[in-house]
Amino acid sequence: MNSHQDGSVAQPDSLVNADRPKSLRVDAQRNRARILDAAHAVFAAEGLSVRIEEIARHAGVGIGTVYRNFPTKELLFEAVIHRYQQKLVEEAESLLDFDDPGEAFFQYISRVIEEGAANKALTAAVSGTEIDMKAVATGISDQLLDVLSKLLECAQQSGSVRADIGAEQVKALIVGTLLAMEQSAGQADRSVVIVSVICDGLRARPD
Amino acid sequence: MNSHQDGSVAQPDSLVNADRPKSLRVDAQRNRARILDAAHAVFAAEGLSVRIEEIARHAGVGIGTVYRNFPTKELLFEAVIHRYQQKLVEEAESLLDFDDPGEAFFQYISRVIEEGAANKALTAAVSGTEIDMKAVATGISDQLLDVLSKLLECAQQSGSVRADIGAEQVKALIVGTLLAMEQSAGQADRSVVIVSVICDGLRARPD
Amino acid sequence: MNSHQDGSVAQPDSLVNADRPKSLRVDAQRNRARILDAAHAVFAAEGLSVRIEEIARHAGVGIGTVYRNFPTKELLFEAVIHRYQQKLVEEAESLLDFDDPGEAFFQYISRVIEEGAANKALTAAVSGTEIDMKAVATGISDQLLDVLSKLLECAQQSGSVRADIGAEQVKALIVGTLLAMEQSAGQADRSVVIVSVICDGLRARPD
Amino acid sequence: MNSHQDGSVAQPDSLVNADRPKSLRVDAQRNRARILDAAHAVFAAEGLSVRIEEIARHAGVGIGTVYRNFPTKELLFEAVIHRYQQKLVEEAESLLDFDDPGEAFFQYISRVIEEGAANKALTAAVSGTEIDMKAVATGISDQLLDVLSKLLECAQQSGSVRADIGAEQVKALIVGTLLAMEQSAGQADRSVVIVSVICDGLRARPD
DNA sequence: AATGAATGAGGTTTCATTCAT
DNA sequence: GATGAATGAAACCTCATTCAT
Repeated sequence: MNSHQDGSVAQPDSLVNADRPKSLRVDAQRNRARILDAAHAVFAAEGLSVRIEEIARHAGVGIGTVYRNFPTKELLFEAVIHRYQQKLVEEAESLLDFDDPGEAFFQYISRVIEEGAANKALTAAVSGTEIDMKAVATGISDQLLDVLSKLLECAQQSGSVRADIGAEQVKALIVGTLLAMEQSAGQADRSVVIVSVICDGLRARPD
Repeated sequence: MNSHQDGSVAQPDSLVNADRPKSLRVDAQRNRARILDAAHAVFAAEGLSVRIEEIARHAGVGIGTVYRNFPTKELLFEAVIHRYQQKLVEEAESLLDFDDPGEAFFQYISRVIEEGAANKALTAAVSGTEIDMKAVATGISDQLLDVLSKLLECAQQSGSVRADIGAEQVKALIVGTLLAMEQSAGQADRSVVIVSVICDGLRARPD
Repeated sequence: MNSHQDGSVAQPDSLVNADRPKSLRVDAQRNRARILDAAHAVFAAEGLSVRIEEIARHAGVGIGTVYRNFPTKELLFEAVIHRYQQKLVEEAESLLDFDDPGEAFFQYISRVIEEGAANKALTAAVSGTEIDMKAVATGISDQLLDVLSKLLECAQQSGSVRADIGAEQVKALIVGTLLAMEQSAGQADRSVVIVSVICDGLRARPD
Repeated sequence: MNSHQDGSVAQPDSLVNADRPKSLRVDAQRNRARILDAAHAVFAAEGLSVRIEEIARHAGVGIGTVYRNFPTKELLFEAVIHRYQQKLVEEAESLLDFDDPGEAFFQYISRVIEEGAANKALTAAVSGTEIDMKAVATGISDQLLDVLSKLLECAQQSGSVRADIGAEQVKALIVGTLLAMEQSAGQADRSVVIVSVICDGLRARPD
């Protein structure tokens, strides 16, 4: 449905507008997006323990503005995760129509990991690392689990992926790899080997 | 309930003393050991964010005593982790004498993962997660890398492990799995499959 | 639900205007009245600690409009209370013409208590409770004292009220009752007995 | 049972002590008492909205110490009320053995009010004025209500107090009067008349 | 040497008030 | 004139660390 979520999506204003009636809200949306971006960056760089004030400063707004948009640090974190996961889910959906289900599955894993390796930032959020906010992260990643399940099932039925593994474990492998990469900065280029290991390990054995 | 928890061992020192000549120092040593045990258990169970007071209570001593022995929370964590390092190294060394270097390598990976799966402290240390204490974490991380390198090289020379991977990447796989497991608590039993995937993926291909 | 709540009355102004010559000013006045009504209702129900935003919402206007009309929370409160003062004075004056000065006095006490029983704003104003806005409260408090004095003197001269009491003490009795009632919400109906006790106690003794 | 409550009660230490084993706790108790005293004074003077820091400063301790003793502002308030009510309850109990139940009842009212008039400070607390913390105050005053009920029932059975009133209303009258007196500083001397009014109003009518 | 009470900087969150649109 | 987003001072509370006993 191409719904308007959190991030800054195309404003249909410019299409229909003769006059400029609701210009205020544009600023607010820009601020909201800025805050999300800042939170994304700062959480990634410093961990979940950063002060909200730090995020506000990075976003160029006052503390109060952060709280107007996200009444709780936890909710801000949730929103950041949500935005990130959206990407992952969308990519998975685009692969569901693929001819070869095995190829779709392996491509998905590769893409997500390689993208995450470059992105680095939010993997911590996706995984729910760092105590306290685990509940949030857990709840949210259900969506990711759903699409993963579909891809996995198809791939397993087509005989390209070992049958003794579930979506939970595949997610663990992905998330784990993303997390691991976040630690070792600057080695993103070697992610190819890791992806290869994981994919090989997931492949169904001929015998 | 005053039992020795995780990995620590009883000091036989106290058995031999009939009279009380330097009992003070013995007491102090006992306290130090108790604090380490408690820290071990509590860090493992709750993560690095526990209050020092909690550890003191578990150890059955006052906060002050904890601070006399470990002037900083970070130093206490360091001491706890130090014991892991030794375990890791010892396990690796005992495996180096193994007949089958491939088997040794795979066993090591399995052990480290299974051990760390239920241990937040170890995961934090190995992965370097949870800011602040990075220095400490780096130490153990490097140790793991060292022993891993040795085991890996042997296994690769024996032809059981694919040649296109380095110790860094193997470590990333281990760390990733540990981090991933931390979030899905209670499902540690399924870690077997994940370990299996990783090991299969690491195995050298016949062709 | 856009009904006129507590004590405010509809402005018949707006009925006469067919054309829209100075409609702006009329709108502004309507807004001011609505804000006062809302403040009245909300202050009475929730006490002085409500957020300005809450009042604005009840009034159906933006926060900014509240502030344009009443530059300070305190001034808004003052304006709300001002209406009470007038009511108090008017009621007292209408009772001064009464035949029986004793009856007038007792009726006044009853009315003030019953009216204030369900009205936190009035109680706060009369009693001077809830710091900060003391200046305001002093104003209404003094007004009450004035009218009370007149009614009391007449009643004492007519021999229906004991001579050994002053307006200050009568006010204390009223305020006390109001404050006491504020805590036992929902039992306002029993205020009748309390009023009865106070009136009986104030009555002049036959001997 | 002369139990050890909150305030500073006689330390039995000085009776039995040969050596001085538990001297530390004495300091802590002194601090706790100091904090309660400070809270008492500051709450009374400035209302419930004072910062905890202010109370800490008055008590001559750090904020943390206040929070160690009373983990919440609400709990501190509760403790202050509790200490105050204890006095009221004890006095009521001492009057229960009186010969003349009517006299006992009226004396109680007089005493409590006159004492409160001099004390001034905590009446606000007893009554639960000032929004937020009402729940606390309400729950606590049950004890007071109990003893009051007993005194009242006896007095009503002996025919000295009007039958149409309940303990709740009597409490309201007492509390109300105390609250009212708190407002008008320096007029405590006139409390006699008010007490007289209330007692007269409560007396059973001859007809 | 051991204890745990005290400390206070630092973090989250609220809300009266301002100001750009 | 109206709007409501933005602001930031100030309040509450936590917890690593110190220090008197």
